Amino acid sequence: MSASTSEDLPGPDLGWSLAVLLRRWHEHVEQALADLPHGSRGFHVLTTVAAGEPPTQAALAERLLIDRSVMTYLLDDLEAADLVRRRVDSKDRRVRRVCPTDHGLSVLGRAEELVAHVEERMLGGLPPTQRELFRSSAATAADAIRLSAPETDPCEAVLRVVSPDVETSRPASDQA
Amino acid sequence: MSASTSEDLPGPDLGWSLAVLLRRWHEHVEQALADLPHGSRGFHVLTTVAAGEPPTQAALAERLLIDRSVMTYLLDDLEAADLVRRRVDSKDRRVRRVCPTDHGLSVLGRAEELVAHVEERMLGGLPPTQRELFRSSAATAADAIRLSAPETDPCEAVLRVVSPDVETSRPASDQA
DNA sequence: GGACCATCGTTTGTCCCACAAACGACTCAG
DNA sequence: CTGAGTCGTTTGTGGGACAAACGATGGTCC
Repeated sequence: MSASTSEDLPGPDLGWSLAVLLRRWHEHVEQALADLPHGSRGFHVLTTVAAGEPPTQAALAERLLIDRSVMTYLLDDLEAADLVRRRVDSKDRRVRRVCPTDHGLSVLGRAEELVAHVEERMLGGLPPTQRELFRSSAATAADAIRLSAPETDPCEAVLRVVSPDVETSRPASDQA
Repeated sequence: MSASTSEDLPGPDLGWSLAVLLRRWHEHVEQALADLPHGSRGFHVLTTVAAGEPPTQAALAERLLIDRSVMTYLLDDLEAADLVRRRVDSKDRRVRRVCPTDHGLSVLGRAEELVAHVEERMLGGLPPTQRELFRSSAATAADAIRLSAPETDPCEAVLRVVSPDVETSRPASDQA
């Protein structure tokens, strides 16, 4: 239990490392894709839209972990830039299917190159062998999480920060 | 593919993978550390403060990539919870050095366990061998980036999204 | 010693963005 | 036709980050 069952857990720095990496990724990509309506966001949307069947906005939002209301103005801008188009589904007129325009596809192509370069640069600290492995590992882990944990109850344990009344010359008066 | 420069660049999914991973990390950690004043933020601060010499707020902020003004109320709350203390540096009275309290250290200890567990769970999709490698790779890459790129000019290339006036039956009237 | 400029931490103000809720359009079951 | 449910949009609100201004302190130059 608490005493950590013999497992010599590695330092919990993963989150921090990921945060740093992702932050840099953002900075660079956001800059490279400054012309794209919503930067990295728009890029992800475009990528998803371009792959496979034209998804509905709801599906898109769910897959990209974005709120539907956000997706609305996101697509508004992408559409204004002629990168995607909303088409009413003939089967279900409530639904809008989002498909890329030719322009969108060509832009996406260039964007992908740029992003790939940025990413490759980001992994500069790693020997080339590890880079690909890292990439694939990240993808694998992310996929596993996406599937396994739409709402995997993480209620494993919760930290208790005992109380503010410590030896700080605070007898036990406590709250009002 | 569009391919371009001979290099068979891997798909630019790294950013997305990292985003997914980091998001889950946040969700779970934020929940596990709900009692901690600023959740994962507070955790990182605590971790940094507990390691090595008591840093100044400025140093802390820089290391954690946080704005100084943010650091202020962040520490306010951590201090209110008796997890850290601000001590005026005797050499330079402008400076406040942040050091952990005993309570802070014990809380940090438990928090580290919880976080480590969350992280280990997050990597559930990876074979155990890859997990550690992934961790260390992430750490290495992140470190490299932190050092190399405080402001590494990323002005490598920028995407040009040509123009909104396309074949969309928009002759050239354009705005207003 | 005094004037000047830089730094540290705090405060204030502002802006942006995600999320919640209400709404109209539409579908489907009865 | 009525009622419940879904999809996409709009609107309102709140949180959080960043910018700038401020007091406090320190260092420098004369």
